[in-house]
Amino acid sequence: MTDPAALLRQHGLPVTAQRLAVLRAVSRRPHATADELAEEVRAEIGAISRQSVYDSLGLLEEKGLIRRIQPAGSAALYEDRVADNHHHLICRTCGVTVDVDCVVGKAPCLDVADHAGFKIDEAEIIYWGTCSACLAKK
Amino acid sequence: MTDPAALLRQHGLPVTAQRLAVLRAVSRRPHATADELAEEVRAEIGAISRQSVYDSLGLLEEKGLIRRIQPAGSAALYEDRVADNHHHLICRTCGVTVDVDCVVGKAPCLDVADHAGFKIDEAEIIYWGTCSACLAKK
DNA sequence: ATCTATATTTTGACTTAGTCCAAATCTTGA
DNA sequence: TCAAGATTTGGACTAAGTCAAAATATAGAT
Repeated sequence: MTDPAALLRQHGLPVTAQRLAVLRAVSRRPHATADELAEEVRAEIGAISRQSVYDSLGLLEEKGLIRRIQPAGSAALYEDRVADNHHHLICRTCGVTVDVDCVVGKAPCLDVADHAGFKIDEAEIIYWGTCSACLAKK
Repeated sequence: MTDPAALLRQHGLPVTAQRLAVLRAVSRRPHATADELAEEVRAEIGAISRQSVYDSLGLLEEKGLIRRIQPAGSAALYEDRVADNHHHLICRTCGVTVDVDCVVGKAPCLDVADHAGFKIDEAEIIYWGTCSACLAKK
């Protein structure tokens, strides 16, 4: 059911070794950059071009199988936790990124007082701070 | 009081034509990129190097005189509205960026169920959607 | 008003993250 | 097994931003 190859087929995507490996890499290392994922994939299947990594990530994101976050000051990060509405907490010092559940309920953050005529489809929240390890080091 | 030159001095920064012009440019064009601000400054004082634009913006941000936001898929944007806690609403189609006030009160968004030991200092929220103009065009 | 020490600005090379394109290769359905 | 179409590769290219050294401007003291 959650067989990666089946997942790809379900979304009308031809199954390739690269896509499978990228999907697994994202699953294995949540919040990794495209470059880190490329390394991860190479460790598994030997080689992959940078372009394929970007193509796969882009496609998987488009199909909703993975999610991309782009924190200020770092490259885009990818994760495969897509079912729920969660946000991120990033350490300003070491960059470590952790998931945090949404405070207000299901899809809460979409309430805005004055939405200026926009049709809002997503509220992206990044909490910035210092992680416990970096707090301790000071 | 809100004289830009005085503002700079208050923060221990030598006053230069470049910094003044950058500060005014940010004020005149909220949510502009560094490049756009450079153009704006050139229109006012004739010339400025790209590096100076970045230096000034960085310094002004550090001193809390301006704020930087870095939406996914675009260069960093700058604004001089720093006193309050407000967020941003960005059109996926045309990129237009507007301010939205914080829904929950003063500095609300800092409440997180499980902060994982982090000391959180900022909640950055970007609402993504489609602006009324782009909605109309479809 | 001038000088000097210090800070800023400029210039130009460089880096990082990502995109574009054409040729080669692989998938899938017949 | 084959053909058509999609994907992957390789290499050049772009955008946004940073680094470092030389030239210039600022501010406080004389």
